[in-house]
Amino acid sequence: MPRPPLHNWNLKPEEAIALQHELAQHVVLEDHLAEVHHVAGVDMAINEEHNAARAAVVLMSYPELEIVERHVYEEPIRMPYVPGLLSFREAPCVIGAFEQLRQRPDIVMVDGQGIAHPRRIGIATHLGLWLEIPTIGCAKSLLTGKYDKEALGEEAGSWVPLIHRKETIGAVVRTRTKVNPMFISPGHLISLETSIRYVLACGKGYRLPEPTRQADKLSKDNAWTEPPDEPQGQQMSLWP
DNA sequence: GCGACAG
DNA sequence: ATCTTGTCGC
Repeated sequence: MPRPPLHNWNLKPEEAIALQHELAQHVVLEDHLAEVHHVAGVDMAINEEHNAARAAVVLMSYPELEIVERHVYEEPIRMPYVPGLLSFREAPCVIGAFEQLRQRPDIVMVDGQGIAHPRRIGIATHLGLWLEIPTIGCAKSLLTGKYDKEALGEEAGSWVPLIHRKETIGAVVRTRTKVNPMFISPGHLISLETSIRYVLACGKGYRLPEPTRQADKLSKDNAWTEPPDEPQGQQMSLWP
């Protein structure tokens, strides 16, 4: 389902930051959820050699967590990675993958921060605003904020709040016992409590929630389409 | 001014 | 993100 373009993506760092300040005004942190029957996960892989970016989206049924749809979308890399401006590098490609979905997800889990961002608009939040779908930021490492590392239990399910400027911007969640925690924050149209709840409910015993884990796998598994410099001969099958 | 810094 | 083998622990 194509969305009406909110803005231009090709911006200079200074312009991008100004846009983030503007967009952050419209973020909604209350739950605006329909009955959750489908959860999508998105992720991206980069191949510098081919100057190519590939986004993957995997739609799963909930709560069964069975794969319903998987899609990938490739395009040239458009920006270098700049901390705080990740969405301007990855979001357009992710949206390309997203537009191939036939079913509209009820929640989208994104690899990266939601509001746990210096300007409260990480890639998960930005995507939520663009798609107008509830999003959750699921990052593997910290961008902004502090937390009580001692207070975080080592058992799966335990968590502590992530604080930045006296404000709770997310949670540090142990998604798997004795494994490094995930940094969870609401993206848009969802609360922190609900975000944590769904991340844990989508756990399959791995560090990453299943939708994001599947998207991560899909973005990397396929071989990068190598430009054939030699005529491709016919491959004989090894077995009759 | 000096670090920190999603993917 | 990507590079990159073996290795420690449940």
